Amino acid sequence: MDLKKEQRVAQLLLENGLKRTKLRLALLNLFIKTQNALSYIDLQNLLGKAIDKSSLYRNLSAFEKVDLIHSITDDSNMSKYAYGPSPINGKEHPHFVCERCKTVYCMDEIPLEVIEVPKGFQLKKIQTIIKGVCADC
Amino acid sequence: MDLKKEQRVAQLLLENGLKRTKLRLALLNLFIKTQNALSYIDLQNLLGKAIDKSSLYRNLSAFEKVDLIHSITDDSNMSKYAYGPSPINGKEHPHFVCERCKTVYCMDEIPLEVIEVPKGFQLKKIQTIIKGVCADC
DNA sequence: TATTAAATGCTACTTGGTTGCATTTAAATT
DNA sequence: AATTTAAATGCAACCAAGTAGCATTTAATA
Repeated sequence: MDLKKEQRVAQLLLENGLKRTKLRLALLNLFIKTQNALSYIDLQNLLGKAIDKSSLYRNLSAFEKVDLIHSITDDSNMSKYAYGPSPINGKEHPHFVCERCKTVYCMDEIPLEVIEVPKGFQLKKIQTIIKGVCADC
Repeated sequence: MDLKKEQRVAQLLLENGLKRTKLRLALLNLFIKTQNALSYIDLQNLLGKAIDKSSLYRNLSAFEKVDLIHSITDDSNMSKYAYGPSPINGKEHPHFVCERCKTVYCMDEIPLEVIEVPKGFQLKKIQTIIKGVCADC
């Protein structure tokens, strides 16, 4: 069954026109099993310090482009990435950033209201960041 | 009356325990008359290339600490600053980031609903970023 | 198995932001 | 008004996130 899971993940890559490489499998598996958003540093710690920076960033971009992951920017000025497509058009979920442990939670269960923008403006995407202290801190 | 305005701005600095310096006057005046959020680059262009980077950043931090300005982070990974205190607790306003011209609008007129976070979580601040195309583009 | 296009892994670079420190300046004191 | 002093400035060096170029390797296809 572990084997089957591996195949599903590989399949996910191929479906999106991405070659099945070691790094990509590790990365995608990590995103799938992690519910929180991860920064480059987090990924480096989880995947091993040896991973190459450029390759990692390139894969993050590639994953984001095909909506395997979405990125969030809190005020740490450091992009974080989480599994799943970037939510759009009234189906957004907020992200909770803990100011103590810096964990970024994807709060899928909290619905956000639909926002009306002024005439002339065209809304494409909404990102809501909640800052505070998380349940673990 | 221009004189009076200058005095008011100087007063604003003193009230917040900030010495009245040339740079601070220029900076605060600029924020007051600009409704949009400004990045370091914007500020440099508006105040003149000669301004010192450290002094500018230090003053941005100082202004933010006393709530003269608030900062926003869109996914350009570049902090932007706008006049006024950081909105809190159900009085937030969203920021609209134009993906063409990169302008960040403070949409004070759009109300945001109050969000409930899960038990154990403590909400302190909310930041909502709307991405799209602005009326000028 | 040979081919080929794409991914990797280096190194070097760019740039937003910070830090340390000597010099200058605004405001308080005499 | 002159002196004092604590803070702001300006400069240079630095740090770290993210990018770019390019030779080498590897996954998929024929």
